[in-house]
Amino acid sequence: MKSLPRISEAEWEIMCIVWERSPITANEVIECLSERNRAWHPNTARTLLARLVQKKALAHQSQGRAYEYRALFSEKECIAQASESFIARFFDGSLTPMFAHFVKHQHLSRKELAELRGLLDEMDNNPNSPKKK
Amino acid sequence: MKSLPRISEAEWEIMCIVWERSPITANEVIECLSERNRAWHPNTARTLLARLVQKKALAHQSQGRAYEYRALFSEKECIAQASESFIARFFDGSLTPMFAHFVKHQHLSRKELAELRGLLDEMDNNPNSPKKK
DNA sequence: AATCGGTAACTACAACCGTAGTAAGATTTA
DNA sequence: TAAATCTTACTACGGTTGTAGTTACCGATT
Repeated sequence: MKSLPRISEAEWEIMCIVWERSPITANEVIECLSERNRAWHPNTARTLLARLVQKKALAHQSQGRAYEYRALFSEKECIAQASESFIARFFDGSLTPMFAHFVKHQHLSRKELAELRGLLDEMDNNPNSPKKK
Repeated sequence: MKSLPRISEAEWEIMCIVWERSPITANEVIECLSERNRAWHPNTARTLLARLVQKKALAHQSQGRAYEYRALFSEKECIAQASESFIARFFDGSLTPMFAHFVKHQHLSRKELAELRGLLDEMDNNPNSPKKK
């Protein structure tokens, strides 16, 4: 299991854009950022791109004058990893306390509760993973 | 709403101990750490304590020769905050995709599914917060 | 060919983090 | 009182992060 690089907060925003539009050039990333009101200095974005390449979260490939970037890990993988360490850190690694926390403290609407219940039903009827125990 | 200080990973472990045993001296923290196989160099722990005081996550109070530390924020508050930014960062701020992710990818056991369903039922019967919409 | 304009590479720098070593002040002990 | 000890305070140092300025290169334009 290849270990994912540690992606910082600002870097994460870059990753999101790359995932969305891969393959993508630095300029397109910058443009994309400014659209979503996250206007860094262009150099900042370029630095982040370079760092992501350095830490092997992205790869780039000359395409004419500029580089084209693409992600080396899927968003799913990264989210899964981040989630795991989040739970490890704040909920001692187990899911149910985490769920309990959110269900209790996050003021779920009826609709959200219903959706959530739907998810559970789905899992019961169509388990996509071998059940433990 | 007072904004919680940003607590780093290593600092978090200190906080946990303080929450558990507050008020507590540096030495007790160090001892506690070594018990839970997290043996930093004593100075490291002291530095972290000092930094936490500096960033106003802890307060200390001379008690005889040494300081007694106590938390300025509850664990609940801190977890809530961390959770919020976790969800903001990885699930665009909304809960259901987050739940969906975990339900789908984390291979929940039947028991966990049942527990979770129980939580939802509890919320339905005994909503502890005003329902939205 | 010399110049210009766009890219990427290198450099900078302060704050934060993990990890400690060292010094300085207070307290106990010889 | 001088020495040993405990505890906090200050200093250090390399790595990461957010943020960007500066430089060097390369293809396009004059």
